[in-house]
Amino acid sequence: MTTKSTTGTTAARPAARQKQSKPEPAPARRPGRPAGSARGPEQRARLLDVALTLFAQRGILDTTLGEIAREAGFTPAMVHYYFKTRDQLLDVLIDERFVPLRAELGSPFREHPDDPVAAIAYLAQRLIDVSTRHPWFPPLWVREVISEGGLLKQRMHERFGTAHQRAALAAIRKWQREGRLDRDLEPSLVFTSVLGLTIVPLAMSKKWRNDPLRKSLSPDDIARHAVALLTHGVAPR
Amino acid sequence: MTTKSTTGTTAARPAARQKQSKPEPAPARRPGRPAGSARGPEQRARLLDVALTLFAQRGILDTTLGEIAREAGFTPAMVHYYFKTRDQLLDVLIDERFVPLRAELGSPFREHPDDPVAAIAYLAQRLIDVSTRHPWFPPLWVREVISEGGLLKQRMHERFGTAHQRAALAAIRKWQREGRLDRDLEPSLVFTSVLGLTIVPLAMSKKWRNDPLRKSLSPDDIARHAVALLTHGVAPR
Amino acid sequence: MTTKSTTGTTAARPAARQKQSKPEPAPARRPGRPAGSARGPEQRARLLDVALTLFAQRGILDTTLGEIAREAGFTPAMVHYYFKTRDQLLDVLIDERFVPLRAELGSPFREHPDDPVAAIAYLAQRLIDVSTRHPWFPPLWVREVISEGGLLKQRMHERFGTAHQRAALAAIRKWQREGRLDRDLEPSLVFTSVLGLTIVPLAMSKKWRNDPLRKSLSPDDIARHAVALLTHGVAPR
Amino acid sequence: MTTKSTTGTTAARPAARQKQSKPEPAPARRPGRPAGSARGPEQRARLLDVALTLFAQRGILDTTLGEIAREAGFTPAMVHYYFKTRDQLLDVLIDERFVPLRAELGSPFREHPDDPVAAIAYLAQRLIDVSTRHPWFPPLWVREVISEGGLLKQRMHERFGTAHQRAALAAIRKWQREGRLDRDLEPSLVFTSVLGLTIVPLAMSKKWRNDPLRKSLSPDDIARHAVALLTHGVAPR
DNA sequence: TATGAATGAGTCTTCATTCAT
DNA sequence: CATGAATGAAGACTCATTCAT
Repeated sequence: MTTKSTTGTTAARPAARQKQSKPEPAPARRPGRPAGSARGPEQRARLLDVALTLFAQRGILDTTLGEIAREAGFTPAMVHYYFKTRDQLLDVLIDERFVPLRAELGSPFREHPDDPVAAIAYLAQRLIDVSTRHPWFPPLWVREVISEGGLLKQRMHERFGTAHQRAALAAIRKWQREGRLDRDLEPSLVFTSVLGLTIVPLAMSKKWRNDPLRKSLSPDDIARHAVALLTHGVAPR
Repeated sequence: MTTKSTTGTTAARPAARQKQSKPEPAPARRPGRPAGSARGPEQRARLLDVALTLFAQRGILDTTLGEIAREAGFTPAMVHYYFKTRDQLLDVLIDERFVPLRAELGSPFREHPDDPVAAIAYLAQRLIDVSTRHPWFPPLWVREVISEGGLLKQRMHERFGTAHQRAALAAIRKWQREGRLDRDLEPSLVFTSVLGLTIVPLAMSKKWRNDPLRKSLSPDDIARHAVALLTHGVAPR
Repeated sequence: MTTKSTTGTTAARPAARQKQSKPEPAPARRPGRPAGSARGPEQRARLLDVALTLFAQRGILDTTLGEIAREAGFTPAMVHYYFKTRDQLLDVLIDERFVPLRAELGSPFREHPDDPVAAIAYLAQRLIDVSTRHPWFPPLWVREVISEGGLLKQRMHERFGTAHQRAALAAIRKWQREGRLDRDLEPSLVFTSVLGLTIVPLAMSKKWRNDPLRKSLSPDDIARHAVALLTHGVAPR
Repeated sequence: MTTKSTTGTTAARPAARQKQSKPEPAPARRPGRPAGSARGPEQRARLLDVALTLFAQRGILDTTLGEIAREAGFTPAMVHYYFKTRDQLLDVLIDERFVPLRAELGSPFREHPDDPVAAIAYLAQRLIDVSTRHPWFPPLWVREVISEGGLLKQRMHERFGTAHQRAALAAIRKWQREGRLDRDLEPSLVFTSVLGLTIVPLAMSKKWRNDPLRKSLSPDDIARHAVALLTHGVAPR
């Protein structure tokens, strides 16, 4: 019953597994010499940038090396030339793009030891700032870190231990004991909550560009909303 | 080599695109007559369940029909017998699993017209309750609704219009005007925030089972934390 | 060069191998009791008719048992019930449809021993008459007898030996010697020629229904043209 | 059984739908480096040749890419390397093989404006000449142009309009009015008749090689017969 | 550096056929 | 009689990877 009723519209929707025909055909930069006449390392960097963007857009598993190559104006074979295998491309991406981004985030909890509410609000703001500079960050985080089986989660743990996390947890617990943070909060969920209030709307904001109700939302709006909610919840002051 | 080789660890990790060799080998129900002698509709339902679980675990695009079949103890051809194509399987899944789940969520904003804070807290609670009954919901939402290019977002819109959303938005704006909700909140982000505070930690909780810092988190803990944060933020009361 | 220019229009044309989406969905006679309440032998006859029609339309190899079943209002399993295998269906088809048709053609050469021109003209006329009664004949002959690898040719030979052919050949040679037939004719090509002048246009006439230049051609027109050509060629009398 | 079983002979004949086990096993050029060290364009041309031959032998729909590959000494994936899809292979085939052949045929009616009988005889002769140079032409024409649902007919029309046909028709009508062609002829059937008298026997001639009655027929015999029949019919002069 | 050529493995899908009911 | 369920074998197509030049 419910089953067959859907058949009619099936053809119109993007296929479930067959890649939906590349959203932007792009000016078809043909292989050969990429735009800039720069060579060597610049080429490599360009490939990393394109890979990161596509990974964020389509997911790591769902992006082929061929798509990366085409989008960057290379032959697929060149991708292998620079990054022996698909896996190594991912390794390099983490080392050269994720690690630096992580550094940009700093350690708000350590920087604002006396004002936990400010520290948390600041973390939210920084996440949004960093995401503005690196638009691939929110979608990639949602897909490859939050999602079960995400390919980044495991690798991230290998790079960064749990030391940082433990320190943050200890700080939050201490603040709670001192009565400077709500005691109903679950310390281990605070960081996740800040991410949920910032990265999630940012990850959706590209889709929202076609949504009349939300097309005008700016990163600042998201920041203001998150900070308001984090500092005093939804109730009026 | 130039690629800043991290070869050492590469081999040990699951390949980037080649499906990681099935996380749980499962008791390898071999094809033939599935355990129960049940036939017809039960088989179909079983396939739907397995598909939903795998889609949640690995993503829709990254789950092959063969994996679904194997996990359910069928031949791949049987999946086609019950659901002509991959796309139709997804259609059926939406009709028979997503739509009912959606109904379970109800309309908290309409049910608590006089107490917006309670309405929002209640929504959080319900999301967690529903997710407990349907563990596939959080990961699937994160991957296929939040993520760019997620396959559910579009299909959901086709089923449920924007009417519900518009009503919620109107209610929030009205409450703000009446001074019953904080005016710094962005109405269009309220729902997303509740999702970010509930679905995101729930989606990660499976991974957390191996995380000594968070393995003991229960859905109730997540609910309590989310409600606390939503009702009065991180500051102590 | 020439290659890529074709890409644009590809999607619009029927796929090269994937069956072009069944031309006439038909009122979808659902399985169960076929239209007439008749049973047993009638069912079998109906399947044969449908098979013959579809074989003529799409070719034998390119018609699936499922298509035959659907078109006849049966389940695919029923086709196997009546004709154990695909091959046997074909055997039966030859025995019960082709052999009788062959009988209808008679032996014009033997019937008009004294007037070779009339015999040949009569053969043409009969081919057209028989084809009108059995519209599946021309397309099936073209596809499965003329075409290299056609599935009927071999089987026909098994049923009907070469005796008939030899007799016709002998008659023609004799007539040539007697000066009653043109000596430039190749005896072994006479029968083929008559077929080429009748069966070929008949096989195309279905397609011609959409052709403004030829939509009005009737079997009589084809007969008149063939007889004229056979009796005195294209030159005016 | 009820099916008037002809089981006895069934097993010996090639299966009806399962491709008959390759007629000519061929020297089984095994994949690897094809004989000649030729590369690139030559390989492509070789694939086109093999495809054309097999399409002519077995029909377009009934030839798998795997068969083409094997016959040419390639892996199936290579066929996709040179011609993205099955459809494109066909497009290329038309552009690079059919269009040139068409050019070889010329426009006999325009070249012999004063002698219609000669024009028609000449057309027959040319069809036979061209077919001798391109043996794939007759069988392919029979299968894919004459036959209902043939894949070439439609594509041909897209390339060549109906202009040529209309001109030929006009010429024939004019000749009839001038009393230079028999008035009983159906103008729109003249071209078809010439094809029927040439292409049909040519398409069958490969089969005839095993036919004691016709094995000695040469293209010249076919041409002489067709010309005789076209110019003055079967009656003696 | 760069790339065209080549391929093995895998993915979706179709289909003739079988079988228990 | 009839059919739903089930499957093995095949076919088109994709993709990461390799390699000779």
